[in-house]
Amino acid sequence: MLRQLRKSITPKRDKRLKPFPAKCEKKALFIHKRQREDSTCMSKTPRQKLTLNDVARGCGVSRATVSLVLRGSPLVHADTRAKVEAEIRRIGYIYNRAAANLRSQTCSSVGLVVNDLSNPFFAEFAAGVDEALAEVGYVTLLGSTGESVQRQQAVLASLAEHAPAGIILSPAEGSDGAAVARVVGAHLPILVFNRELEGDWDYFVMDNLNGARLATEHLIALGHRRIAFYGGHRDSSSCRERREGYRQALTRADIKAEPRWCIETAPTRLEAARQVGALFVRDPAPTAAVCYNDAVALGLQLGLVARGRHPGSDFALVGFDDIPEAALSTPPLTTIATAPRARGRQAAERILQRARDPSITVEKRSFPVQLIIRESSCPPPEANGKAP
Amino acid sequence: MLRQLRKSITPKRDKRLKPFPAKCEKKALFIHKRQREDSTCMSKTPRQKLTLNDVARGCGVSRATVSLVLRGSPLVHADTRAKVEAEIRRIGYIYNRAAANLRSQTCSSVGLVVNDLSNPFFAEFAAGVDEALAEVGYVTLLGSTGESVQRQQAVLASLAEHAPAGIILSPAEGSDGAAVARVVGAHLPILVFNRELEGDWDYFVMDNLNGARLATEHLIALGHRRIAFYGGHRDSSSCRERREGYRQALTRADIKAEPRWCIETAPTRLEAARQVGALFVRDPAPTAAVCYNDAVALGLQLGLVARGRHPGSDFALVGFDDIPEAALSTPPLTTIATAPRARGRQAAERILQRARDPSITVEKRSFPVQLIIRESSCPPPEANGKAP
DNA sequence: GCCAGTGTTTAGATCGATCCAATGTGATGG
DNA sequence: CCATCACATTGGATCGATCTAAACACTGGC
Repeated sequence: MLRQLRKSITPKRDKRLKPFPAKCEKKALFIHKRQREDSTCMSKTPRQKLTLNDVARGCGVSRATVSLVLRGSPLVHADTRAKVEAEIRRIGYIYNRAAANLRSQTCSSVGLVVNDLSNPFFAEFAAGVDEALAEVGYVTLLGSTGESVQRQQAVLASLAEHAPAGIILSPAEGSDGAAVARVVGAHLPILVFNRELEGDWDYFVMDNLNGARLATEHLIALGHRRIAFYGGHRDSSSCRERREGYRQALTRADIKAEPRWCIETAPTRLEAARQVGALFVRDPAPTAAVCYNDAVALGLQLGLVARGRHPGSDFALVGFDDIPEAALSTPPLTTIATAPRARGRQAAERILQRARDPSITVEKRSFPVQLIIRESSCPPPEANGKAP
Repeated sequence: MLRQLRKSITPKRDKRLKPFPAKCEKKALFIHKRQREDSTCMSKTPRQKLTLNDVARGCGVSRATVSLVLRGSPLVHADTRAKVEAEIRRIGYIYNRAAANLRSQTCSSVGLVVNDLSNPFFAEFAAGVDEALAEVGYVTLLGSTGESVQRQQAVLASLAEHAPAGIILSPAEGSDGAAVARVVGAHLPILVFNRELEGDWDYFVMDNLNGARLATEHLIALGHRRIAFYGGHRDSSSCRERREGYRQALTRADIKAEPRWCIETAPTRLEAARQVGALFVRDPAPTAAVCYNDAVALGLQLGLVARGRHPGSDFALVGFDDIPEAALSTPPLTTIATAPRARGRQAAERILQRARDPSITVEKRSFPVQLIIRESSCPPPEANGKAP
């Protein structure tokens, strides 16, 4: 009797551990209800997750058979299949892929970690990744870092816990490859996109160097000699590569690069617009600029207009990325197209390939880019072009 | 002996069922290897998923204790906790949240289905959703429909199988609420965003009607009398609402709405630019336009320029959404700001709230919007404003 | 009637975690 | 010495699916 008393008290004494963030309350209730229902053999109309067991019971076959039907196995008899499929539709059964993946040691998701989706370059890239994954029945686990290494670690840890087939990562500036490896575990494939990251991983990047070289050569061919490199963070790998391409083009054309014409800004419109003055502190000023990316180029256009200049007629500029608004600015922006959506598709394909066979050798790919000539890149004004 | 022979043969006779799309090949191999390793008691250095069991064995406690440590339970002794945590770090154990969720009937993800991320409005919205979810340790399952009802069904089905806490859905045009309900199952909460969908779900939408009314009233206050409504699909709910707001403003100002000034286009820049002619087929032509959204407004600007007109000085226009490039176009676009990122955060919070307590009553919310006045909305040119 | 072979179905173990009830251990108090 | 209690730990069942090996039902051949 005393024993009984304890028994009935103990569950209530339960401290309602706070470790379980919040979800636990509901869950406890849920299980409780479920058990009651099972014991009273109620019909399953109320809120209740349906399982493969319910389907099996409902049409008098075993779980295993239902499982085979679900996976379209040729082993099951056509009549049985029809019966099971009818029952599935009738009760509105929803497959639980997490449970299936647990048993079969497969996975059906890929993580995608980018800086921020509001950057149209990454939004396009993400759209490409998601498209390609959806086509083969995978889902995309999204994560954004906001360019914070700390958040990136948290996001990667969270994604890794969902056991994706791999992670496509465009690392935040200042990322540490070893730290990334630690937080995702040793055996999760990673594809690094767009920025360098120390480690033995697949690496897809735009051909920044040649892109910037093309842009610079285009301006040189138009007759420019005083060409600036405008914007971007000095220590970002993509900016370094683009600046190097710019420098190579100048060198090949026997033009001396003026260090004061390499102007660093945050890679945003606003910052780029603010720094325009730096181009004109001393004569002779540049007549053209290769910009770190389109955002910077658009900002520079704004800044130029604000100073009473006319981009596209008395100052030439070239962007990088070909974001959608590049074609729509005034003047339309000459730029380097990178086709981020197609890159997203390729990244997705690659990570799935590696998930299938982790032994394939890592691939460091640099994707060709294309010069898109619009109206922002004009020849230099004669007066300036010839005079000192 | 014969028995043995069969035994060793049967596994090879296995028909390698094709039903399992592709992943199965690897998995079979994987398990095989795993068993070998276990039986030979090798140290666990090679590619091998580590489980809570490995941690427990490694530091001489039970699975249950390790589990408690992982969840930060106050029940475990500090020394034990330290020992377990050290072991976890040492072997590089990664928590398997799917397994945990299966047992505890919780979930840790939310689905997000949008038309296309390359639309900056949705990209911002998605960024907001992801931000808010990441803060509480959830991950975002991404899906995009490309405005195809069919793909939407496939994407929803795929997401539902991952048992998310709920799905935030911006339905493709022409979606059928009943079909959506069928494919996600009866008990998965859905939050409908931005477009109407038949069904008993939470529904978050911009205050399209008042936004368009504000825009129209602004143009009227500037002195315009001949105002067009430009762009958008006639049958999309958001377009209907915006057109209604436009009509109300005209009515209140005692202006008769000219049906021929309601021009339908696909909601893209390109289509909007192509249709500009429709505004000027007959005199008197409108002097201003309320546009379905910013994309359409930017397209209209382009089209006007191509026809030798000057948006912002001889033609006024107002957009809708306040996408980033609105501020940067020439002239900068007067528009209606909708703060999609903040809406994303709110949607995420709401879906989590409903997941915690499915009994809360559904909420149909219309979010206030804000008129942002820039330079595209000019007064009417005197000549046109007073004549005919 | 027995055996082999094919086609179909199934019971029971299992994936990696959590939950529950129970157990072991001291400390305390009568 | 026993009962009580708090603290710490644990074995075994369990979540919803898959996997394996075995069972079952036929058919046909000898």
